[in-house]
Amino acid sequence: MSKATEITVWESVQLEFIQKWRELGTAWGIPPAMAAIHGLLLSQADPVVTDEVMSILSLSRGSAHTQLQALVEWGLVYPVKSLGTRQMRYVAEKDAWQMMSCIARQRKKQELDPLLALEAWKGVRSENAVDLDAVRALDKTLDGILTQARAVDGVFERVLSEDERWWEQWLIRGLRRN
Amino acid sequence: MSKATEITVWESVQLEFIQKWRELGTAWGIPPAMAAIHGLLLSQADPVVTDEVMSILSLSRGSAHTQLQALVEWGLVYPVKSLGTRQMRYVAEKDAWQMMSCIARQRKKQELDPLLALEAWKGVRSENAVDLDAVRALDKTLDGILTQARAVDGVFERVLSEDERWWEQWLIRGLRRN
DNA sequence: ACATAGTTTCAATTTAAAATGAAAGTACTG
DNA sequence: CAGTACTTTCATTTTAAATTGAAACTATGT
Repeated sequence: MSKATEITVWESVQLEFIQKWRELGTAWGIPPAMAAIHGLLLSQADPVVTDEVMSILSLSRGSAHTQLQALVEWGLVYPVKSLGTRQMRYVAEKDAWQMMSCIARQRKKQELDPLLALEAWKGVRSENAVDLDAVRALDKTLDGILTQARAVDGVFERVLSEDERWWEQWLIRGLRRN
Repeated sequence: MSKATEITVWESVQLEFIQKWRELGTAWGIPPAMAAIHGLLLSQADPVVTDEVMSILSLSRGSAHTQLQALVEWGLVYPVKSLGTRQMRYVAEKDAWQMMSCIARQRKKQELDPLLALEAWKGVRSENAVDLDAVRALDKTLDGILTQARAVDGVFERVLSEDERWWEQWLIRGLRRN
């Protein structure tokens, strides 16, 4: 197999992967461009420059920039300052556990925290001393939800705060039992 | 406090809750109408009819119908056939643990299963005996991700399959430790 | 089997999210 | 302190998702 053929084979595998990753991203509620860039960087060993992202994925500069920023923000991608040029390069975190932590952290922030914020809303009523059957029933339902949310939050906090990966073993053990 | 005042107070609390729930839904990637209907049913003790949903939330019949179906599909809402009329009524599951299971199940289906499906894609290459450094590197990254995904999947399966709530206690214990 | 009350579907529209691209901003380089 | 090389921003456009509403459909009672 010639060098040129190798490149073609690899590129087709890579583009296929990026496509899969983009579709996956959609299912996860992640903007297509962001998922595609992440797919590109995940499948690429060495750092990549904005213009490469743009040309490989046919994205505008604005979109490439914004989504790269978001990926860095999430901690899924590291910006690397290359010496001699002020051009920024980007590499993806390849470690699966690390990746998952970033995503979990993000989701906690976006989904769990707003739910926990309902606590405050419920609190407003005890001040105003609203006392009706229907309101009490709603508050009871809400209590159940909040208790559960706090429990899940506790697990997230614990799992995400440890530098240790004690839970990695725990998860894998859980898997075996099935 | 007169009966009429009570109703007004309750209604304003309820509408406020529905609004909060709709916003929360948005953060969770749930269509606003679906979240609003769920909020209405969650805060309503007794079954509700499609036309009530429509008028209280100012939704079209089509939307109300489709989203109610989706909620039933998810298991978050039960359809109740009332005797004497063929009109369908709907009640929400109020138990927090039950609710969470439904949502978790849905997410597993939408997010985790597609990820696990990458296994098959990776398999294609061993058949075609593609052997390049770059491909091998990608497959290694992918292996890490898949291992992790399988572990998470195992936990989901286990938690969701038990009728027992052994993990309820476990979660709450986890919370206390923080 | 006709009328009525309710349900379901779906092409067309609306609304919200994401992408574009050009202009403005910033930092390095001689 | 230009001049260039790259980055950032943001008003506009595009695209995708959700909603509408009216027509088709189905079950039920007389």
